[in-house]
Amino acid sequence: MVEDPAAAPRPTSVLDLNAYLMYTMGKAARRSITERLTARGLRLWHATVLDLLAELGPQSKGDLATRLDMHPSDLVKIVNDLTKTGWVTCTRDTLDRRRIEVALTSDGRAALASLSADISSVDDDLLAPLTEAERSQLGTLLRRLRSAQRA
Amino acid sequence: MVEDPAAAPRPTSVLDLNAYLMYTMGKAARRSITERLTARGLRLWHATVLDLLAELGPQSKGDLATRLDMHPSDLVKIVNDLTKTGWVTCTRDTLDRRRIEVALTSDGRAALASLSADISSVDDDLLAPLTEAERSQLGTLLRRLRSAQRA
DNA sequence: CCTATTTCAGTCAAACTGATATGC
DNA sequence: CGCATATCAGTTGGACTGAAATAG
Repeated sequence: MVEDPAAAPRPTSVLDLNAYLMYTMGKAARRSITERLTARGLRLWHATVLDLLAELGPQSKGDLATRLDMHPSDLVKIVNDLTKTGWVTCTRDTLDRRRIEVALTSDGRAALASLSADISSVDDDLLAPLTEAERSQLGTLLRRLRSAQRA
Repeated sequence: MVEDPAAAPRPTSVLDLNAYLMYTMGKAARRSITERLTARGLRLWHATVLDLLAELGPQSKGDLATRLDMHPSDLVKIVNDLTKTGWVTCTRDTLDRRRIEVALTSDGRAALASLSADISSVDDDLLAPLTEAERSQLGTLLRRLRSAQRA
């Protein structure tokens, strides 16, 4: 087999890893998102929990934690915060009384709505160096990776 | 202007952002890297500092912090650690006595060498769902983003 | 008895803030 | 003086660990 001269060399250092690139770019991405959220008094996890509830409807704590790739113990704290601010409510499942269903309140929905107005500009900033075609290419690749990881 | 039906809709929620995708994938990437490093008694920042020194030669603390996208105050702690283990040495620049040059020792180089033997497998695991062509595509896009960010 | 879900208490590395000392 | 570099002390939010309580 002949070497492709354009192929990336096998990385021998952490800095050369594609994984490291993803980590650093993910760090920058988180910074952009967090910046936008804190301007509205939200933290990243709070926003993602609200968002997922808006998208899927009421969910158990365990399911929320799994889908958001966070530890159940951390989710408990976040939901406690959101309950205090009145953005979600918790009700025990009558069929399986171990499960606790978390649901958005109208206040929570309102908090989310004020976000969605300008949240997309985060992508605009972050992906500015790429063309439209490249952005969707990147999005496709990342989505492929994520769905493969879930499987 | 006519809408492209295949184009991704403008995200109105955090979870739909490409930035959020990059964040979550970056989180998974960091997990993979960290897992490999802790098996060798290294932390992520320790490894990246050693790595950068191996790649560029002796660097001032400020330059290291900038290139690794970390805060100067954090870098000081990391370099303190690495000095204690004898993997780097610090010498004050004679021309600009504010600057402190950090250099790899042979022990530090040895610590790195034992890493490079198997570090590339992190990429193999993380990017397993993608074809070879897609991997290099992803790498190219991420590198474009990074270099644009530096500019 | 064993498993699943939630909860609690605590640790840890990363990310950040602000102030200070020192040299240009 | 202003500015840059490095240092120090402390905080914050995120990621993780282990154990307990409760319910299927």
